[in-house]
Amino acid sequence: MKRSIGSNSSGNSGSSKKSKKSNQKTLGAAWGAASRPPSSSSRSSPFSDFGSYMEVKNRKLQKQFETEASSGVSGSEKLIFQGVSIFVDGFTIPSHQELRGYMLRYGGRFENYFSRRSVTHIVCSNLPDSKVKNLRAFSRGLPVVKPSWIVDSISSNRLLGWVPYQLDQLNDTQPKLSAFFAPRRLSNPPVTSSQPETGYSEAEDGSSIIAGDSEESRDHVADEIDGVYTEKTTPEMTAQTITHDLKSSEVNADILGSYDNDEKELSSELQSTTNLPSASDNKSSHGKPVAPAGGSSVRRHSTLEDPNFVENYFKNSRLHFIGTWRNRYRKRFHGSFNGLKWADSGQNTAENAKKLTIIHIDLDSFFVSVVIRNRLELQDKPVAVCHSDNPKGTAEISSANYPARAYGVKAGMFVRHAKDLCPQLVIVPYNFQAYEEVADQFYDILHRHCRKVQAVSCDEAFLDVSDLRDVEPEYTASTIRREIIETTGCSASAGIGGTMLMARLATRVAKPAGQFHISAEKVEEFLDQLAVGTLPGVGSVLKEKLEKQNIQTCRQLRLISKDALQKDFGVKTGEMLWSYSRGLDLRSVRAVQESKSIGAEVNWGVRFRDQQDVQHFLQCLCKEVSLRLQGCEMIGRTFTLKVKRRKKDAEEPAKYMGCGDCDNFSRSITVPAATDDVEVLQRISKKLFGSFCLDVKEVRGVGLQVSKLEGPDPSNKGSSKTLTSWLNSAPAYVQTEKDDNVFAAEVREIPADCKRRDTGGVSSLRECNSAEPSVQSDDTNSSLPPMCHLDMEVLENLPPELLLELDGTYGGKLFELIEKKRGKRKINSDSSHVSLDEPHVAHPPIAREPKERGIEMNDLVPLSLSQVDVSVLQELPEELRADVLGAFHAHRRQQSSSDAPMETGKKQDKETTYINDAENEIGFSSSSLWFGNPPLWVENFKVSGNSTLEKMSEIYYKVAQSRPMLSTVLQRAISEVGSFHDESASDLEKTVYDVCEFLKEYVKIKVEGDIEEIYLCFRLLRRLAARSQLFHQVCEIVSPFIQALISEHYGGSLSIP
DNA sequence: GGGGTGTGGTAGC
DNA sequence: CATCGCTACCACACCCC
Repeated sequence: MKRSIGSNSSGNSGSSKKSKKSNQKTLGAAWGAASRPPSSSSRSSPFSDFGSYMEVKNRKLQKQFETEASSGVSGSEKLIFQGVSIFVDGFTIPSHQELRGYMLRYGGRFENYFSRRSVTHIVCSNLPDSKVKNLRAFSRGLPVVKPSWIVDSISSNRLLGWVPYQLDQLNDTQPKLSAFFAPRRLSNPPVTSSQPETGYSEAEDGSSIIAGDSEESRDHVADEIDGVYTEKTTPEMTAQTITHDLKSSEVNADILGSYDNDEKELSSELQSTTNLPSASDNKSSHGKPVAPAGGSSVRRHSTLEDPNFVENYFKNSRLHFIGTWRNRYRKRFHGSFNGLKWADSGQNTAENAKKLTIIHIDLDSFFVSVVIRNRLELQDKPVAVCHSDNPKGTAEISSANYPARAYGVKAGMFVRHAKDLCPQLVIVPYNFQAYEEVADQFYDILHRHCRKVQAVSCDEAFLDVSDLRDVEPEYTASTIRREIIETTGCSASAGIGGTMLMARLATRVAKPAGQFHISAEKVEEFLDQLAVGTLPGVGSVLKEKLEKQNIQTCRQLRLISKDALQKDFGVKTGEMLWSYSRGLDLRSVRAVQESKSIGAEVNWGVRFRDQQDVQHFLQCLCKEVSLRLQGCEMIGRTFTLKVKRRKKDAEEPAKYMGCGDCDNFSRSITVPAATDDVEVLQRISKKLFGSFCLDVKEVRGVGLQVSKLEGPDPSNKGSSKTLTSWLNSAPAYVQTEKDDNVFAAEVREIPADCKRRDTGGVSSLRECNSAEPSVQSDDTNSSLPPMCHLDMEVLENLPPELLLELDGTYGGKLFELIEKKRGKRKINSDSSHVSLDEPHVAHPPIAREPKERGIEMNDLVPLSLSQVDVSVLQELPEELRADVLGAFHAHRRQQSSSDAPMETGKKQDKETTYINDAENEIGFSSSSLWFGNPPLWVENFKVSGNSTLEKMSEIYYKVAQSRPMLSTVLQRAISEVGSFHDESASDLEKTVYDVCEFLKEYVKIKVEGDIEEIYLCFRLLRRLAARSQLFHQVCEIVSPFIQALISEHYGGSLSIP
């Protein structure tokens, strides 16, 4: 299972090469997809029958959906989950992926990570009692419902009340919030027309592989296509067989037409098992309409072609799966096992190390075994797991079974190389969901037999069985191995020894499907001939170094003194080599610890044309990281950005879309306040990226990692500003410009006076005390106020990276000051509310606007938000809550005073509930640029000195005051387009830029809750574009942005006639 | 010697 | 047509005070 290093022919094997470590992450199926309650993991699951029923029902629904979609039924009734954002906990039927698909299709959202900010409902099937308690704390008042709520709502084509679907076990604690969760529907059909054909299937495509409906269902489909029920049923199939048959009897073959995923998987399996030549037309072969232009059916392989590249990427990445597995494990077993409280945790001291017995257990060729676990006919054939069967391809073999290994096929090898070695090699696709399930079964068994289990990986663990003195470890090991194969269909191997080291080395001998015990007396003999490269911790680099010293075996290694080793290889490494070569290992079996860093990286398919591509990518990456942080309920202070750049003379990588030979760069900053806020991450990562001053076309990989993690401190809420102070804060676009400015090399075209605003935050801060409103001051380095004049509240509410910058301006002394003052405050008051006080200094009109954790509004929050915000509200400190509610009311007044002269014919719904209004309000207020009355942009544009921007400001006052919507402004702009002055080329550029930012902000705000408005603006913009060069350019730039955002949120794109 | 950052190696498939 | 080269941790070198 080890990754073979340097098996690629291309450039990884050099010196700087190995670092494949960047961070990536997707909204990643892999994280949320995991945890499944132990009770449902066995084959005797009580859900078998129910599951088959649901399966059929789901398929019918899907079929129904496809039919309706293709017959042009307008989508409005379908957005039944508008405002609903679910988080799925544990194993469910339908699966996570299916539920996700439903939410996407019917207007809801699916969160891969739990966050009270964004989740409105927790969905779960059933829980063991032990978990109910956790969930109570976990859900914090959110409704916990059964998946049938989703399915039945779809059947009824409306959002059903969730109350009858509450999880029984939690009934008594369910909040009585029904009023807030009452079914809501858009009063009018949204104008988007193209969701099913385009974006959706694309999005779905990405998840299909994982979703990979458990292989049982795929087999099932295969059977159906054949029209024959083959004897796939193996003797060991039990409950699954029954399920299988039930399914078969109810599913009609014609449903297959709508089963893109299954078909794809199917044909790839058929292909692999029969070695047919590649059937590239597998989709159309069943008459499935191929998506029209824009081509969702086109596979997209790089950041250039797929706006959702990041998200989709991780869903299909094996390394991502492996890399994030521990987080899922941690989550699943959190609190269930008192792992951390093992009496004697900690290092073994010489004394207590005396009599340990450790078992190391490892599933054999995990990725392959799981996929073929129920396919007897493949067991003896050479089989490998790979994304592609193309015998000329550069897809990597992820895992090869033993027959394949006999041909030299190894993990990490290109498929073409593997096929050269073994032409009859059968390639099977990944099935990440099955890996998750088998890993869960595996750990259920281990935990049943042993209290001290240390998870190494999804398929590998250490057990400390020293306490089981009455039982021979061989017996324990063989019992466990037998249960594993009976339960999972996969074989396991076990090594037994007196240390973790020896147990692990023993497993190597034991594989495959065996076990081996290295007794204390045999240790030396065993190690004598052992190659140094075999020792854990000795990789290819260290091995090379050792071999250069002519050290190949542990016996040779033992001849070197500890001092010499430490001198040559470092203190720790030297010590490790010295000990391991003697079979000594003081580590002890311990529970998985809290993670110290969280990050995500992508080093495949990364290709950028320009700054905009980079921006978009970073945005996605940050979103991913932010969600991962939230998923772990962590916030962090140190942010490290890693970038890979093609080496100067590196040729095109051998691997398709690979990163090839690269130089690596990394840079980090640490800020005083921990955060998980996606916007802060974005600003920081953009800044860091800019600091590399790279040619973006040469970038081949990007990763963002967050460390110095803290648990979310509930008192942090106190440090957020009150809403009132937000109202006075500045337009985001000032910051945006600043952000862009860091790409000095890339944005030269931005006029100097525009860039200058970059320092606006600093200068305005400086000017707090002088009440000087200007942000245009040229020189930030002159006339800094003494630090003691800075207002601490203001400082603490600055975005971390601005603080950092300011700190730099003060020669690094600022942080010290803050720390000091903070410390004092802590002493003076043990209340966490200190920072809730109103700022002592009012924010100047154009103070930099901090985006705060603690204010529970950001772009990630689905506008469904009524629910979220209700729960959030309940948690807010009294004053803040009053603030928020005050704003709601203000907005309501504003809304109701306007008559919504919208051309869509959509009337402002007088019946809308209070919550609906509140929802709008939050959406509206979530960006400063569009916040306030008038919105801040109006004032900004008014004083911009730019005639076009000023004109727009004027228009606002003329027509939009009563209805502050962009569409109102654009509509008027069309009739007044003649009065927009032509601008010089350089002004034009800047103006285009400003207008784009202003539009983007708006779209971000509206995308979740008011797609009609976006549609309307889009159309108006197009009309403007036909009349104005400036708007033409704006339209060019903003359109892809809008479409990407729409696609991200709804899985489709806006179709504008 | 304590802290920071940047770089690299290793493990799992 | 291709394909999904991650993630977290640790150690070390070198810088600062």
